[in-house]
Amino acid sequence: MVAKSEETRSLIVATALRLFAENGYDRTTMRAIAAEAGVSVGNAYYYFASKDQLIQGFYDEIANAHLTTARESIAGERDFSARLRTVLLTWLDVAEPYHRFGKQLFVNAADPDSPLSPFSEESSPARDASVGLMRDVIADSDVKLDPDLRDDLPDLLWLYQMGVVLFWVHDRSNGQKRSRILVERTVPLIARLVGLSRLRVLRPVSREIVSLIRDLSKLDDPAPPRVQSSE
Amino acid sequence: MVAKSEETRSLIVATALRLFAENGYDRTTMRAIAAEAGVSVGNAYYYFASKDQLIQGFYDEIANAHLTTARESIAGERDFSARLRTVLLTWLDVAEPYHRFGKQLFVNAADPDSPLSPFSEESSPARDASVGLMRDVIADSDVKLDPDLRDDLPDLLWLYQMGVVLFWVHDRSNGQKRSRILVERTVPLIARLVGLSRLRVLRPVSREIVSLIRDLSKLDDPAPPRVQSSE
DNA sequence: AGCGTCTCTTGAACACGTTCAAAATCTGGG
DNA sequence: CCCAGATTTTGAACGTGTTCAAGAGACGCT
Repeated sequence: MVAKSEETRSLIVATALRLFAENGYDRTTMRAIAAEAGVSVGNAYYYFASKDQLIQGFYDEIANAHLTTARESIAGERDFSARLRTVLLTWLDVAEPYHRFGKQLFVNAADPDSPLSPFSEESSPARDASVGLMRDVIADSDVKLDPDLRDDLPDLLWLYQMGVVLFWVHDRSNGQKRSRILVERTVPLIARLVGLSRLRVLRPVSREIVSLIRDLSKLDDPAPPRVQSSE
Repeated sequence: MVAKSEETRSLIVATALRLFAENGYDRTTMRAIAAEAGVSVGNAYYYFASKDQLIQGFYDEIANAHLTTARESIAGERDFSARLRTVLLTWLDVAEPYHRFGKQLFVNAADPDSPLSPFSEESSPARDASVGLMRDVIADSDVKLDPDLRDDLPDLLWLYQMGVVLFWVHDRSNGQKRSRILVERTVPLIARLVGLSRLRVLRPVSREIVSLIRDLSKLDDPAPPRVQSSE
């Protein structure tokens, strides 16, 4: 049996997401969400700490849809370049309906103190899942690369994906076609560079990249002071 | 003779910046700024469209200080790597005092609709100046590179700088030492890659990067609808 | 001096996100 | 069935950024 409180919670989040989709994030007020859901404003705040938190729902929805769809789409493919391309284009497909107000989401995500930040504690499960997808992209492919790069390539590809997302957020073209072009044309580049990483001249370069990433994450911030908000 | 209105304007912005520095952006209210400056709230809004706009002052201050300081510091140097390194470390120096609440600035800058966005119309003078600095970094150096890359390298370096800024915003380490490490260690990498761009195997790679950038900026967004706010 | 026009200034009012003490409802034990 | 405690719900109130109609000055012109 589903607890009553769970029902209220999902009623609120569902209503919120619907209104966000209909009218955009800024134009949807907490009062409107509460009224439409038939609860009080305070009740919404009993379940969600802030208006921002309500869109974590989208975050999860997009992430999950992307993971499953992408895994299906690359199932038969062996070519590294094709696999990576599919994963990124799938993300664009999944995210497209949310572009209008999804921007808002990613703007909030840019705040390092926000739990929505892709680097935050709270997003680490989602981040791990994304990195895992990239690991699979490599693992089941026929790519040949500098073995020293292999362990860290998933992280690098995830970073690359974050770059694509950043571009997408700023992309005003119809159907985000510029983002699609970016993917179509950078993926072969990346694939070629990954292949070239075996070259003797490039070895030191990839070695240094790997060691830099390791060193930087070793120095990772020791549990930030958790001040209430940015200050 | 300075117009009266200019005095009021700069009184307001000076007061705002002082209070931001003292108490942080979020904790400084428009009412407090107005009161401290001895004007009415409405008056502040006569000169500045929003609270965000008030921090454009910082933006400009950092950018200008960086341009002059960096140009001085690289004056005698010929080595490309050293020049690039100095330019970026200088930025970190100049920006350091503002890190605490400068984060806020760059969070707002992440909003594609904000005039503070580095890609916006309003920032294009500042952007041009930064790209110009990168052009000088290359021009007066002894760097050897694929000539086809030469025209576009400034833009690429600017993009790299934006990446460093993004990292810096999220950097919680003391004195932003992680950002410094990032610069110290990525600059040689970039310098090496730029040098390697003359290699036959890498030629197609750099060609494709250049042509991609050109194609993407050709497709540039045709005067966005300018809706009041993100939506 | 008087008048009209433009610039500058005011502060009350608005809409919003958020808080919180109080009320309502639910739950398990006697 | 009743009561105490926990959980859930309420909505008025607060503080905020922002707007706007109205007023106050400044300036040129006759």
